[in-house]
Amino acid sequence: MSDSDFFQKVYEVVKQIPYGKITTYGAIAKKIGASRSARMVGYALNASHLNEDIPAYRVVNRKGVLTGKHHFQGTNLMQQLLESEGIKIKDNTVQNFDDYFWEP
DNA sequence: TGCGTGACTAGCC
DNA sequence: AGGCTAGCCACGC
Repeated sequence: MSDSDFFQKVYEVVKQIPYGKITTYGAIAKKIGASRSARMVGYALNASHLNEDIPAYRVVNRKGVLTGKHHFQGTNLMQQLLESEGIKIKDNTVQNFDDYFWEP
């Protein structure tokens, strides 16, 4: 809570996502009191690659699409990580998204 | 200093 | 039902 609490709050919420679960930018934004700033959540996650403890791959857009997979190393790293947790993905979209959704 | 852009979402046409 | 616009805020050029 000092220079950039927004980013810090985003990081804390993302860290709390349990194994095998995913959430959305909007849910995080709403949790930290910036429901209309979902873009900033994505922006924060973009910067989170500097923080090893941030499982940003568990965050997708509201449709369950891996919109940010291009920001990960490789081409399908994000998908691989999610699949390794038991989440089915097809065409960059999480199957049974509502079943895996986790609200902070 | 100012405009454009972006890991988004909800609402309007 | 589907496409477009507007709102948010930080950062780069």
